[in-house]
Amino acid sequence: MACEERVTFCGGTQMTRPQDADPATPVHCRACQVRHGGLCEVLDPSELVRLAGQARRTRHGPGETLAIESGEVGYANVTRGAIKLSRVLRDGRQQVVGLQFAPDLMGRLFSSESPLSAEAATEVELCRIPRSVLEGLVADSERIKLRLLAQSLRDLDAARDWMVTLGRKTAAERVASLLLLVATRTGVADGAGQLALELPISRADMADFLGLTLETVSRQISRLRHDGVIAVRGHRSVVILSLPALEARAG
Amino acid sequence: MACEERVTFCGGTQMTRPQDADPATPVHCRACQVRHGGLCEVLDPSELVRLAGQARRTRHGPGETLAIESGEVGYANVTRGAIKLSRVLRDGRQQVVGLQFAPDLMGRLFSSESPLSAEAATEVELCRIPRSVLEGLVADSERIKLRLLAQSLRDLDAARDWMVTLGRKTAAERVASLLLLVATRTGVADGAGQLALELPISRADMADFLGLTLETVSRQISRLRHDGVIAVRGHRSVVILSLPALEARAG
DNA sequence: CGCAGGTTTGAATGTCGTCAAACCAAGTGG
DNA sequence: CCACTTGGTTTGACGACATTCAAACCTGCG
Repeated sequence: MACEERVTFCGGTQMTRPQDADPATPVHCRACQVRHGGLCEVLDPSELVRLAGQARRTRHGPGETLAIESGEVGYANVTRGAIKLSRVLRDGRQQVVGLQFAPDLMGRLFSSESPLSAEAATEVELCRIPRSVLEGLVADSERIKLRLLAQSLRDLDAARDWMVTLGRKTAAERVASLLLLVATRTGVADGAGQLALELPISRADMADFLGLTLETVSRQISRLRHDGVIAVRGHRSVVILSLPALEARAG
Repeated sequence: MACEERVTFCGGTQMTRPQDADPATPVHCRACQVRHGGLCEVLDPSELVRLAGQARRTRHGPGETLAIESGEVGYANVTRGAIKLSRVLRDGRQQVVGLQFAPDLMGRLFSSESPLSAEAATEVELCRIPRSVLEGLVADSERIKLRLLAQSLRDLDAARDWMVTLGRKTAAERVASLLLLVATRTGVADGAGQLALELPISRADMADFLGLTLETVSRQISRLRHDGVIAVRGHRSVVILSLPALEARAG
């Protein structure tokens, strides 16, 4: 799966995709280790020109809050790293409602009814598109509307999938499900055909995503390690030793 | 809040909304006990004519499976009753991922990645729109695209809200949250200014929506009754005696 | 080296699930 | 009209799994 053809740009950075791929689907290029499929890829040259001067690339460190929902920014394309979307109860209990990886498109035209907070989980690069610019593009471009619709439907499916995890799975299954989710989005096959991944979030955030406590998350990870399903280096680096075993434990 | 102006039709049934209301927002008319805001309301006369011959109104009894995701039907407007969307794990564990009330718009153009099953919870009336017809309308109409986008964003917000309930609330809070949800969508104020509602689903389905067992749901309802927060007639009919108390218990 | 933050592990507690029985409401047939 | 049935609901006793509280332990970094 070489990285070639249909070269497009997002905020000045070159992005590519295989010629025969469906433009709506993100493509992971193993050669260059980048996933493609951002908003920029559905723009035609004239639209890209319009966007080029307006879109700004920004970088953010772990823990930094991103004011996506404020007036400042309309949408943002995640081009590197992972972002944590969460919602808090008045008494401080927190639930992470989504993780966004490259090349997800974040934010929305009409602000959310239930405000989310977005925070950089890792070192993050965004391609920010001011609300006014995007609204102009949306008015003109058919494909952008469909891209926005497709992204929100993808997010909806992901949210509903996770509802099953939160409502009906055991702690062990939830942790396995999270590892699989991260592996699917960011995992890379190493030499031995095993999947390696970097956890983008702390044990505490994992707990807030899984509806558990951080102690329970830690115990389940230890158990997977002791059972030989995964190997862990440091606290963030995981290698999936047996994908079938992990899938079996994910429910 | 009288029921007047902007009379439109959905599959032959008259629907109305107040003149000054935002067309994108559902409107509950206390006078006629119907919520307005379905797809038909964003159509202009010529589009309605196109739709009139194609859309079919159908009725379904409780428990009936609706083949929304199959090729048969593209979208459907719920015009009466409630529909239960659920997802099941291989071993049979079930999670209800959403309830759709009138005037929600169901289904989608591009089929869901994670297939849902839709089932009539109560006696239900649908206004079904064949996929081909809707695709034609979507190609032409700006407002329909925005309506589809708005509905999917509403569903996304609802799903994420519920993720907080599933991940971070206690059994008592979950049950209170469900009562408030149903009251918000279908509740009617009785004489004494109290909210009355009919539960559209059984204790078992409530449990599957809340990520609990039906016994736990039953216990929590009994507790709310004993504490004077709600009154129950039969098993399905609930009166909220103290809305503030219920809200306080919803977390 | 030593500190700080995050993580792992342990023991005790509690909430919710499981299993089981009683109960209720609505409908059927004698 | 009343037993009887049926499906759903309520209540109880018990147990398991996840949480809580607490201490020890890594890992990265100054």
